Amino acid sequence: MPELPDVEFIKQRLERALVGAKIVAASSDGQTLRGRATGGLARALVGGEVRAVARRGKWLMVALDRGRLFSHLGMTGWWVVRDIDAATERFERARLDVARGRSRASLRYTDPRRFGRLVVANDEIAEWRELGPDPLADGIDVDRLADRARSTRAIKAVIMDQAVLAGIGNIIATEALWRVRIDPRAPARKLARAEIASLARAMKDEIRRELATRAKAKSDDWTDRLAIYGRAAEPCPRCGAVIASAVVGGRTSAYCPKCQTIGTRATRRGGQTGS
DNA sequence: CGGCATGTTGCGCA
DNA sequence: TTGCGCAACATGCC
Repeated sequence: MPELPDVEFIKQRLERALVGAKIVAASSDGQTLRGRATGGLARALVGGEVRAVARRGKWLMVALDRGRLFSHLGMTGWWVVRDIDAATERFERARLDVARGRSRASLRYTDPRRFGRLVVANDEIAEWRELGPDPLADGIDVDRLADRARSTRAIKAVIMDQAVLAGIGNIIATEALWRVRIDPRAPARKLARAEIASLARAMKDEIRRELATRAKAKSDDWTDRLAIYGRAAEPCPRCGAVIASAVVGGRTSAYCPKCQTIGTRATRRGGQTGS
């Protein structure tokens, strides 16, 4: 599930469970632990105390009094908090056992597909450092985005570039572009500044909407109501045309060929859309 | 069985 | 230099 709202949700969960806690045990299956970790999770983390948990885009960072743990959820990664003696989770790849005062807890990292990453480092890793501004934490600077959009690249590829905006994934990009009627394949440079501005707003709105869904949910299995993501061949909720699908920047992109044409078939003046 | 998947990275090529 | 297509990663699910 992990896009920005999911990672933010997990960040808050880790923050509640970890800040001020001491790591008393840590382990991983090794396959998930890549990057600069050489001594394994345990050697690097046990004995450390958690100062803070941060998120930037889809990356999480657990800052300890010594060193840091970076976590990326990939496609199917997730963290849950369990009792210290709880059974191993299905697809559990790593765990952190912590103590805070007299209470104990065990954080389990699950990831069936193993695309996620856990990296221990002393300083910020390049993947974290090179991320662009976070739409939720930093907002979206329309001037900067418009500047990055002076390109022939498809607009969808631009907003999903983690160095342009950190945390926009396929779902948010697909939904936001549909909201503001911009064709995901549109060369970014074809968009007017006002269109970039409305896209920025739509992305923030979608992030907040999805975050609210998570905050309200009783358990981890909520369902986002999405307008067109994953709905190719269904009718467009806005105009009823059949939703199409294209591959943009290597990712499947649902779009409405009739009402989502800004940047590819938008007209000059008069507000008519081509058909 | 085949096809698809919310992400990232690297390579070859135009 | 820029950007694109494609494959790979490892596995579940429909």
